[in-house]
Amino acid sequence: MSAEIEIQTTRTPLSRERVLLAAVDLADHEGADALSMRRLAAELGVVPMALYKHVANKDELLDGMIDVVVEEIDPPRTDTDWKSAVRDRILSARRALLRHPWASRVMESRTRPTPTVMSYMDSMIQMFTDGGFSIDLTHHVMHALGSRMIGFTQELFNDQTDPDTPIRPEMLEAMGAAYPSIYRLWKTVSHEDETIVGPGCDDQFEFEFALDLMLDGIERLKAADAG
Amino acid sequence: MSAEIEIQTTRTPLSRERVLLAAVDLADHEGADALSMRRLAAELGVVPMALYKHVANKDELLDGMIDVVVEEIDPPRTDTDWKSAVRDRILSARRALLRHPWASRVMESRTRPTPTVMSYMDSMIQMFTDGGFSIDLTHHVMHALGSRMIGFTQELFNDQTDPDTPIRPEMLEAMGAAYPSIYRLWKTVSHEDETIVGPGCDDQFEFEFALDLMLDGIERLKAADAG
DNA sequence: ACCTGAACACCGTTCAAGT
DNA sequence: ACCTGAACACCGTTCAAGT
Repeated sequence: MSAEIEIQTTRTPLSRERVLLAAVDLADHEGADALSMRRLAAELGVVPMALYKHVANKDELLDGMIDVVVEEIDPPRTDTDWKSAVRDRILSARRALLRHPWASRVMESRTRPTPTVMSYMDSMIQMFTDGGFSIDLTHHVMHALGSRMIGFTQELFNDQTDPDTPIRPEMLEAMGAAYPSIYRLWKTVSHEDETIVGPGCDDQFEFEFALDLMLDGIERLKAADAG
Repeated sequence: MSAEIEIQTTRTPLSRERVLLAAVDLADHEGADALSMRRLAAELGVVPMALYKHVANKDELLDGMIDVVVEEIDPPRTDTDWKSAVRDRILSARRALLRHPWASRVMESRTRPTPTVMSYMDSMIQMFTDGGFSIDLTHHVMHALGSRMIGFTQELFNDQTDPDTPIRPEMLEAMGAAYPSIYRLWKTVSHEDETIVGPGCDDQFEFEFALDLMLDGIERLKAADAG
């Protein structure tokens, strides 16, 4: 009773959830680099040490932030075959990751999975075994999918070439001399989709291309395993 | 002439190469976290600011370190088909990465490829086009392989469960309750290869499994593309 | 002209002093 | 018992003063 009144009269008290959501919000808007304990405290109108009442240290904060993202991933569909269910869920994971651009980098920095991530992996394994996969094949398939399971692109560089800075012609010619194969590929690809200004690749297409390449291969392995 | 004598009489002067090799050595032995400009300077018996004569800043240092690793990857074999050549080269890249455990994490933190990395990608593209792939298919295949091209495992967590700390039975039972599918998978897998103590997975096997899954799929796409 | 010590503006976290 | 300001041990990098 008196607690409720206090919430209304004083500023909302800190809680682990409020700390995590503020951290996610800060990272969403200003990037992972802007996220420091001191900065987050300032954002919450609180002294830095106050955070340590709700998270043991920065690592635990980052783990909690990852959990927020992973919890946004849709649960498995149960009204379809394993392949569509896995595909849809991974695409849902990708959407969650795109909503929080810092998440993949932060996730890569973690060394141990949180319970939330473990649960996600657990249900992913179950999708395969429920779909008729042997334990052995499920094991290898989980390794093969790896971080793609949570929507990682695994591109070599997601450098997001700034669309504001146009490519200067002399740069292209220098590139053609130094990297003839990259140049030839770039020229062909950018000539194709005139819809897109500049040499942008269609990230969503490439993600699904790679995902389907894996899933088709996995389907074939399953058939071979059964036969 | 006099320069040569000077090298012998004074301590070896700094050079970009000496800085980079010392940085790689430091990261190899003490991990990427130990690598600070100040610590590296101390290791070289030099004042921190002396480093800035040879690298513009820490980002450039990290780029240079990545280059050292990428330059260790074998050139493409020319005496075999595209599939074996690509496979062998990626396995060579993986060996380079295993020699420098910090490299994958550092590489993930870079946003723009260095010329050395560009050259590697260029020659990788050429391996496909020389092997008879269309430009379009080469493009998609490069995206699909992604960071696996330089030997990345892309595991969700490469946590390297400390072999010194044995798994406690009560932990396993708790795990069985919370994550039944992971537990079942773990139990089956660890029971199989009695050769390995504990629940270790065979990283090399899983890497080649995933790589071959991709390469087989790619081969099939190529056949479909031609037909 | 070159080199470098001190300083700046940050970190995450500890700890003791204050309420 | 709780909270928090100051302090500690670091960062990467700037800059002015010294040779």
